[in-house]
Order: sequence, then C-alpha cells, then structure tokens
Amino acid sequence: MQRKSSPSFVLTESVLRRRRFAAAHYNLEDTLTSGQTFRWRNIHGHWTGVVRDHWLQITGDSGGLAVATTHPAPNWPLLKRYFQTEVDIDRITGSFPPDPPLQRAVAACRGLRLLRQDPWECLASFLLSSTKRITQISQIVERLCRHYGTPLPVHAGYPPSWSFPSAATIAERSETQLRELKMGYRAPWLLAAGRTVTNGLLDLESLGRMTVADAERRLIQLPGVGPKIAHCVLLFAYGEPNAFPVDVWINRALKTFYFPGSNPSPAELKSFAARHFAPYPGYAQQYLFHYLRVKTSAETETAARSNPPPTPRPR
DNA sequence: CACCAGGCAGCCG
DNA sequence: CGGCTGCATGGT
Repeated sequence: MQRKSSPSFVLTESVLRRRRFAAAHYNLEDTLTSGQTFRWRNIHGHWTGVVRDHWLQITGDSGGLAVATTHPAPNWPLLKRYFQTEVDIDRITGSFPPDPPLQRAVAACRGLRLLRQDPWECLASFLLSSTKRITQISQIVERLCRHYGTPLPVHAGYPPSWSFPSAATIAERSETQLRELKMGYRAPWLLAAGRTVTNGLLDLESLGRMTVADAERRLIQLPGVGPKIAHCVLLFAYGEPNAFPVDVWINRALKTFYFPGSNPSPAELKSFAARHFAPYPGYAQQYLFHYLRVKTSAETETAARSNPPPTPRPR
C-alpha cells in the first residue's frame, strides 16, 4: 500500500473510490438500523460498514446514495445489488393494505428498504440473534469479525475493520473458541452451520432457486435454525418477498392489531399475514418491526406489552 | 433481583 | 398440533 503525504502519524491512507447510486426516497438510516444487518455504524456523520471485502462509507441524500470504498477494484454491481437502489419503494408501500398500524409505520419510516445481503453472513448473524437485543447481536458479530475475519483497509481516521469470517474459517474453530466471543449456547449452532456449509451438505447458492417452502425446509435442518431465522435469511439474503419472519415483536403486533380479543395459533397468524400483506409481506413485516421497536415510545410499547384493551379493528 | 431479549430444541399431553 | 422449560449473556 502506498504511503501518502499526510499527517506524520498516518502511515497509510487508503484511496477512496466513489460512485453514486441514484434512488428516490432512500431512507438510509432506518434501512441500516432496522435489525436486518448488524455491521453499520455512524462515524463522523457517515455510515460505515462492510459488504463482503469492501469497507464502505455511505452518505444518503435526496437523490440516492454516495458510496465510497477503499477496495482497490470495487465490485460496483455487487454493491448496487446490496443496497437495492433500483427498487421502487413507494410502489411497494403503496401496495400495502390501508390499515392504521401499517400506514403509521409507513409514514414514520418512509423510504425504509430491504437489503440483499450475503447468505452466509446473514445466516450466521441470525443464528446468533436468538434472545439477544440488536445491540448485543452487533457486539457479538463485531467480535467474530475482529477475531476471525480478514483486516480491510479503512479510510484515514476510521477504526479498524474486518470482513465477516467465511463458513470455512468458522468450521476450523472450536466450540470453546466461539464461546470465548460470548455467544453462549449459540456457539455449537454456528460451528455446525459453518461445517455443513463448508462440506457442501448445505449449498447456499441453490437455496435461491427453490420455492420458499423447500428453502425453509433445508434451512431448518440446521440446529438452531427454526422458521423465524430461516425466514430472516430468505428475506434479507435472497430477497424472497413472501418470507415473513415472526419474532416476539411481530407476534405481539399481529395479535394486538389484527386479532384483538382472540388467541390465534401460529398457523393462523402465518396464513393471515401471507394473505393480508400480499404481495409484499416481507416489506410490511420490516416496516412494522422497525416502527414498533424504535419509532414509538410510550403508547404502543405499553399497549403491546400488557395484554391491551381491544384496539379498533382495521378493515 | 426479576425479567426480558429479532428462538429453538426437547419433552410432555 | 400446543404448551412448557432450559439455554448464556447482558441490560433495565
């Protein structure tokens, strides 16, 4: 790497390569903080993160995204695919049913997008997510990258950064080594997933060509992967619009807003969501999830926690 | 200190 | 199916 003339304590300063991705109404902050990805930080007023082996600095403005990377030969098509800037988000939210909670979520999170992430990173990250808060998932993922990822060049003044460790790298670790990263009982799950992907028993590439049901069946064969995590992977890595992860927040929201007073089974909730939110249940889920988790303070929080009085039924 | 967190596995009826 | 419990760890 070339040494440039700059403050004496800066040994290397990476060249930034830049490009703009045009997009109408790209809500970068909500997209990067809505719990679909765990590696983005706002540093010096810019969003910085990693996509594959690209260290990135992103700025969102009214016309789209300004993308800067230290990668010497950026894979721009890959990055563009990751950010999904070509998606007409207003058309998607415009297709949502006109019920109050969902429309409130759209109004509060306008421009929130779904990313198209690397399947292995997505699978591994969500394997680590069970009964953890998003901030803690981020911390575990960060430790995983710091210990077992590959260091990446970063722009001057930014903290060091690493790629997400490959399945093969994880497969070579021991359960003890993984437990040292404070992932607890999830360590054997991550190890097993790394081994299964590395030895070819699970071909992540082929999942994209299967039906949702088939891909889900394959994913939940992995220990620690159930319906919720499988659907996160199908939605966030494969862009499956019918994927619909049901976590505690969504479960609470569906019961509160759409089944007040009754006690629907998981199967009922699943079929209702597929029908009611079609043709984009995955996007609707993400809007509801992010809205309920961070855009509301007192009202919905308390309403959703304590078995609430029946709310007006949306039509 | 009790309780919960973008769940899941194992077990029981 | 449906319900219950343990699981590591950290925050409120």
